[in-house]
Amino acid sequence: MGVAQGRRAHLGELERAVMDYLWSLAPTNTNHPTAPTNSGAPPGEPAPTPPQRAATVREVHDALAQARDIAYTTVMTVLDRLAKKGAVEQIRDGRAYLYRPAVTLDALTAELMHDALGTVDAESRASALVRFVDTASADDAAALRAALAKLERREY
Amino acid sequence: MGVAQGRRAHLGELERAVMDYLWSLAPTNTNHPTAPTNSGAPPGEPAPTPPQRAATVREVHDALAQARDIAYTTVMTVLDRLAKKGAVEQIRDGRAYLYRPAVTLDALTAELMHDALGTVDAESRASALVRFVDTASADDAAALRAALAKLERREY
DNA sequence: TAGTATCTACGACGTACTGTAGTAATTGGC
DNA sequence: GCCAATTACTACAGTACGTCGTAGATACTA
Repeated sequence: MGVAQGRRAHLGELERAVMDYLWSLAPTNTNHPTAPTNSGAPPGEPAPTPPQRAATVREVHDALAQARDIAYTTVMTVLDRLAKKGAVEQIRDGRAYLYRPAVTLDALTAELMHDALGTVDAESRASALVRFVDTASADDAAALRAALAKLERREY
Repeated sequence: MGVAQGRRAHLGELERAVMDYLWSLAPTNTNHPTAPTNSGAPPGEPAPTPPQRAATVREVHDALAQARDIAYTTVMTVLDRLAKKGAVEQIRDGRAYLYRPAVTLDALTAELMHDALGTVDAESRASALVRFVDTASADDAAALRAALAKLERREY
């Protein structure tokens, strides 16, 4: 756990934007029904181990540059830091690197939530969770119920 | 929301230690069955608005100093920053200040959890929550179920 | 092959947040 | 009026992040 290699799960604003772009390319939400398949992949090739598309620095930069004014090297630095944090995987591709998320959005989010919950003693967990569901949206509460039901079904 | 006055919920390690001490003095876990009452308060006086004991810088310092080597002014600075963040309430008491948590541990924890969850789009919330409950301890999962049941009972 | 476009590798710098604490100023009590 | 406790201010170091520039290696091209 811990963003793969055991570091902090927290990401900065730009780091997160980069991850969001990478996640948008790959089906990281393994539990999500609408997770995109690799239908855009070149045909004839069997899907590689994880069906996730990796991106170059240039691609990420071009994507982010549409929304904000940002230097190529800035994106490179961030991608590098994300790799050091274990949040992305760096894949050598000739002269260049390809980047692919090493954690799913789901996992990162869950980890962040557990980090928050983990700061309270076991005895107080219950009341913190009561507060959490109390302040959750109806949709989130419903999603939680469904998730718990699914968990229960799986446990025998 | 937002740690009372709308700031970031995140606290540093020392800031958190200080809050933990303040919380240990007061029944902040309004949902917790074992929350301490103000039985240590001077008798004869009706419990003031919130039955929470406030502490002086000296008291907090003395408490923390048992576990770590720390200067009085350091504690003062931290308490001051916590006040600016809206995490504690500063109460004038003659020449000195009294400090009392302005947020409960439950609320802060729930807020932190919602902050984490809030970084994902509505469509992906569900799968993030599935992941969250999947990776939760049995106790936490049970507490979540209980919390949801309680919520359901209250909603009509 | 010389020139140009790419990339990565490194190092830098500014800001914000935190931990840490000293010193000055203030104030209440003796 | 003087002393001890307290607050107010200021400061500084470390870390995380956003932000890039420059140098050096590589690859493509005319």
